Amino acid sequence: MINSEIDQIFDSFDKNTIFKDKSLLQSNHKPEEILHRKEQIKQIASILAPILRGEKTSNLFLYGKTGSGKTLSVQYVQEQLFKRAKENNKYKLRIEYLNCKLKKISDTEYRILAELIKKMGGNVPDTGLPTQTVYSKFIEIIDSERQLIVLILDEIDQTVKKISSDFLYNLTRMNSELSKSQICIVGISNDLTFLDQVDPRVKSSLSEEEIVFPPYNALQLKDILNNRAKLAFKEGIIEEGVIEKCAAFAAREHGDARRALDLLRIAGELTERDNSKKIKLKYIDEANKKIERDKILDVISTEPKQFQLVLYSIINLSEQFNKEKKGPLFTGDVYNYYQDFCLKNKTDVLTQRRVSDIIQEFDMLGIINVRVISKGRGGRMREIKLAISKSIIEKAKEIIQGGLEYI
DNA sequence: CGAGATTCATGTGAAGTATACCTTTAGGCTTAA
DNA sequence: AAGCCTAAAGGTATACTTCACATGAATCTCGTA
Repeated sequence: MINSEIDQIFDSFDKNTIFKDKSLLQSNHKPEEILHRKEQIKQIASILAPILRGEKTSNLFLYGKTGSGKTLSVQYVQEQLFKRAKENNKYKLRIEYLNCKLKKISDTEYRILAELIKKMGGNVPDTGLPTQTVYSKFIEIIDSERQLIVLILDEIDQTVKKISSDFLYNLTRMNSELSKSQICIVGISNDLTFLDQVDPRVKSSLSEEEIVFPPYNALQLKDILNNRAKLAFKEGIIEEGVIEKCAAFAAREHGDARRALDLLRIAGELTERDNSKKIKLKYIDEANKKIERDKILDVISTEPKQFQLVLYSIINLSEQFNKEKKGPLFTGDVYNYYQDFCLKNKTDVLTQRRVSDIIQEFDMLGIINVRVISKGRGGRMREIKLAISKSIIEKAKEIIQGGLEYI
């Protein structure tokens, strides 16, 4: 009986599918034609062109919010370069792309280098080696044969915020330690003010060239969406105004094209699940919520246990405070609650110092909002507010509870 | 009454500790000549 | 004797703790009007 139900689900999935080719809407899809980014692509190409003659190029820096086509454009140029380089392969060309924001990687200089080495075919242990050794190993691998290397470091602003800019300084200086090879760095940053915080020495050598990617406006987003939707969905399946709404939503989010495509794809998936024949406007709203929720929940669920405990304390306390109409939450309240909670769970209790840092990290993640205030003689503390909506909070609680034996 | 000192409760930086893991090295054992 | 394995020694990164000092405005204190 269960089987027949499952069959039914599969059947309706089979019949009713509204996608022609869903992969076109997935965020890792590379379209053949990149709309509204011709200018930037041309610039990148002209800056990187000397590579084809085996010359070192200027370091390059790309600015622009998420989903403004930076990564796509670079990768496009990268492919073209490879194509050309194959034809006249006088020099070996390697282009490595690394997204520094990925979890596990972004935390430390060590991990980034380790990841780079792994990409270059080397191998380093997760821990135990001196950073300097890892660094030399990296140089060794690069310098093992005559080659040109382009390192594309996506979202390095995240990294530099966590580590110091020494890391970048080392990278920019690397050329002087290489004898056979040459290296060229393409940095990508979401934060326009990023370079202002960086050491001037690094700044001058890293951003020899800069290209700004302005956000897409609603019209451009519409273009892009239309272009992909044509191929991704079956015909006549999209209701009037759906594309426009997607574009509008994404335009509000600083013109994030990736977001726009995600919206459309998830709206499609929701439609499919609903056995509906057309993608209606309401699905976009739902998709929007779902994206937001999934993003946050994903972050929360991958957070270490102690972080989850702290977050759980914050959630519970702020619910309690809301009910009792007490004012905002402060560090002390959270810590006390957390302490009790840990004791009940027979978990180790971290010091206030550490919890203070954890709270700060949650602020960085955007899960809570934090403000340091001084209450005069009442002391100085952080005022803590949850920055996520109620439905997400409920889910988050479930996730955290799931990972605990005792609540 | 008002300027400066005090005070509170925590922020924050620096240094130290525990743990997990890595490489190197030396000693012991096995193996092949 | 050469080769291999193992365990100890010596080293690092990371997450956390400990210690100590920094903050910043409400409140207190005390000299002055």
